[in-house]
Amino acid sequence: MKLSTKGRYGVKAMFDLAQHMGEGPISLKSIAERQSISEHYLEQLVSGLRKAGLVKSVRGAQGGYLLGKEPDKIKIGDIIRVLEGPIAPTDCVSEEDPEICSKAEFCVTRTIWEKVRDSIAEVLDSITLETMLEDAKKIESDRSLYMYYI
Amino acid sequence: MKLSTKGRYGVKAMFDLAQHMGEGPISLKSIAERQSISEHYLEQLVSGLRKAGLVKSVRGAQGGYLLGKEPDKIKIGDIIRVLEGPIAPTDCVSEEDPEICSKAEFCVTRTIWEKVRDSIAEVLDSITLETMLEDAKKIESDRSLYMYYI
DNA sequence: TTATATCTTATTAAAATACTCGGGATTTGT
DNA sequence: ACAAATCCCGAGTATTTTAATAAGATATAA
Repeated sequence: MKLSTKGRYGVKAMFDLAQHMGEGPISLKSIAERQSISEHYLEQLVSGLRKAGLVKSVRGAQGGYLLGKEPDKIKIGDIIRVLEGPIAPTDCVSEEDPEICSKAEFCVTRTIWEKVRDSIAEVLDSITLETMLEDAKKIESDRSLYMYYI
Repeated sequence: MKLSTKGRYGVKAMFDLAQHMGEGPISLKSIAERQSISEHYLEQLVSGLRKAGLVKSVRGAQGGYLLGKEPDKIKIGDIIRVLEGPIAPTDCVSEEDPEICSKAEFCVTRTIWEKVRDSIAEVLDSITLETMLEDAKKIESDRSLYMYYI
């Protein structure tokens, strides 16, 4: 039940883009450095995000990437689905063409995995890049408040 | 974000044991046959469950396994944790000694994985083998009702 | 025209997964 | 006493997935 680096790096990279909105195209190199990710590896991930319309690219020198939509329109679930595939604790309850099993209609185990799938999806779809930006702002102000009282 | 066969087979096997309570020790061979699982592989999984006290074993001919506690005392989360390890979409939010990262206190990404972890744990800990037995009974009666009206 | 980027495909090392195999220990029934 | 059934344990292995790395083609700003 682990997320792979694809999903983790992807969310980090997207959040990085959100934090640098308005600064023009952001190069993978700078994202890779800030987030400590291999640039080449990140390239592969971002390729998928671009095809899904979650980022836009600008080629050439001074090029880079921009968010494909407003941050409040990009759910973490969208990012995870592009990079990790449909949410599916088991193949028989995959969000996308689940693997039909002959016992499916009376399989009690299956209903558990459905609930797990739905609870994961609900969390990931309730959080957007905008939410994350707000959280980051809040953490920042809490920190400075804390510093003040020391 | 997939469960491995360990978790899936383990839950299936435990549910099988629950369904055959009162019939004395149930052999791995019969469980493996009913659930279409390799017997040798199942042996390894059940070994862990036994060490965790979720099943009791009876050795020798006519031996087998019994539930280690009442079905309403065995949560699906208990089974999963024994077979798949602590619930942890990422190492930094593992239920058991999470891998501390220097940026943890102001990491916005981390809070997402915490929410995912908690929602998975909540689902898995809200379902017991007893719940599953009730569900199975309900499905069975719905099926016979359906048959009646045909 | 050169440096800076994105884009694309192929290869690979390491780890995890899902078994398989062989043999030993324990108990029951004959 | 013996054979059959069963749990118990450790090692080995094929396949798949993961996480990169590498190499080069394409596009654009300066």
